[in-house]
Amino acid sequence: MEPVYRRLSALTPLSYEEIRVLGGFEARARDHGPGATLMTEGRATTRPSVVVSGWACHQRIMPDGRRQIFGFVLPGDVMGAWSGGRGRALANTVAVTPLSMIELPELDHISPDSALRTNISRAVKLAARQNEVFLFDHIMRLGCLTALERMAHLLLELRQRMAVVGLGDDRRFPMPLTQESLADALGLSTVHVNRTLQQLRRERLIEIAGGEVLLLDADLLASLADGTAPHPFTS
Amino acid sequence: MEPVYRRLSALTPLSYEEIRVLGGFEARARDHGPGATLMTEGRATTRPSVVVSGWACHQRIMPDGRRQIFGFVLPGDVMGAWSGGRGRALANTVAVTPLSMIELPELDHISPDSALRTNISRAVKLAARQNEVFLFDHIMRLGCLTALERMAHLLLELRQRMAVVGLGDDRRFPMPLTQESLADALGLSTVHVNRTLQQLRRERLIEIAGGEVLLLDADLLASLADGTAPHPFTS
DNA sequence: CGCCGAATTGACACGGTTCAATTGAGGTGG
DNA sequence: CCACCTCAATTGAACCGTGTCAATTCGGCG
Repeated sequence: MEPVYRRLSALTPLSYEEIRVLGGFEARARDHGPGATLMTEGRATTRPSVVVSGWACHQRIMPDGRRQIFGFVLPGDVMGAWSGGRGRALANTVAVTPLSMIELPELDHISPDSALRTNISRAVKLAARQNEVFLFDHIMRLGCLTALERMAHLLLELRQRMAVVGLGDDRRFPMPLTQESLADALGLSTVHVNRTLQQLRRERLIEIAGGEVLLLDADLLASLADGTAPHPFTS
Repeated sequence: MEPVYRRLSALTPLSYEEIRVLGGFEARARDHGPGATLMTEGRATTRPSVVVSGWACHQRIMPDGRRQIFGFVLPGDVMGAWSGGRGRALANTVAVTPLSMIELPELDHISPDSALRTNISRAVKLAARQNEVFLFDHIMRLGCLTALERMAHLLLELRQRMAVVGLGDDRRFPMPLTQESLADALGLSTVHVNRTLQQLRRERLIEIAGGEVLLLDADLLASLADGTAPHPFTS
């Protein structure tokens, strides 16, 4: 649950009492295996959920099999936080790894003047806004950047997000994505993702081992994708 | 003002009385020339505005000059409708043509139980959601589609949106964008946009003349970008 | 008529894709 | 503990969609 506390309190200050209440929800956690569909495109969204552990991604698949990944869902992230509150999901959300998540309580079920209610509601709104920031950055990657720049840019975003929830630091973080997933996110072929990663390794910018990424020179990486460097977390 | 009425009432039913009130705002319309910045990235958004006439686009420019257009703002569209309500603009909004827009009234200035207030508030929320739909479609274009498919896909989106506000029909609509703008939106070079348009003309799928696009065979165009065909307007 | 931005064209270079193997690593059953 | 299986990562070579550069033409407007 640690990532959940960290992530939510990065969005809005949470009191010890609220954290305690949230902790109570852990019992309701639902587990899913890799590949499980957590949300289906076109379906009305249920109440927002928070990921406790594991990664997921938002994606669409075209009839001919081409896949586009719109973004990744990391531990602590709020799913189903979209603009204008509830609505229909714009993409499928699929677990990438084994994943555990909890549904946030229906706001109507919390007393209206409870601090928890306002804080959860605010956190969900801010999460929605950040999802939009990620979408914009993603469009920059796809529309403006070269393969090398896209990869550097995405790695920096993931590092930043993982660090916020305490699952990584300035230099390293766990990265369970296959090169195929990276390819479908970055609009590249798997083969080219492979070669791009090799180039980053050859130039001593990153290392990959044991499901972890190590950023050897984050500054250089940033300058690769500079001017579009992932936005720091602000609300 | 016609496009504004059409667009808003496509989002939420408006009574005659409400349309009358909105009409009163026309006097407050603000005009801008092509290239004028309507909203600056990072700046706190002001109250939402509605475009009465003219086109704009959301864009970011990288230090080296590369430009990415995230989407276009058409007559009747609501600007500053983003997830989680107000916040900082995620991109610059720049007028593409001469443009006239009106700020929507501050919600606090309308009596809380007025139907106008709830309807405007709902319309803004739904507009925010649709903006997100457009963003997702845009990502599909950039990440998954070839040049020809991207162009077809975008033209279909624009046709649809222009038709909703009564500025076009199933076959034709005014299109003030330069090929350079199209290129920066679609992640292509100007030269290639030119060749792509030529190919569409050669294959008798479209015609362009007098600042208007004529879709000769929308079905074929749709099948070009199929499976990702622009989503119809739903809320 | 003459100007200027936009559209168009041609030749060429290159980033990225495709196809088809091959290698490597984690997990399972005997 | 090893053989085996499977999926992910890696490699090479050929191909092609787009980009780049540099003119040239077109079209609207003063």
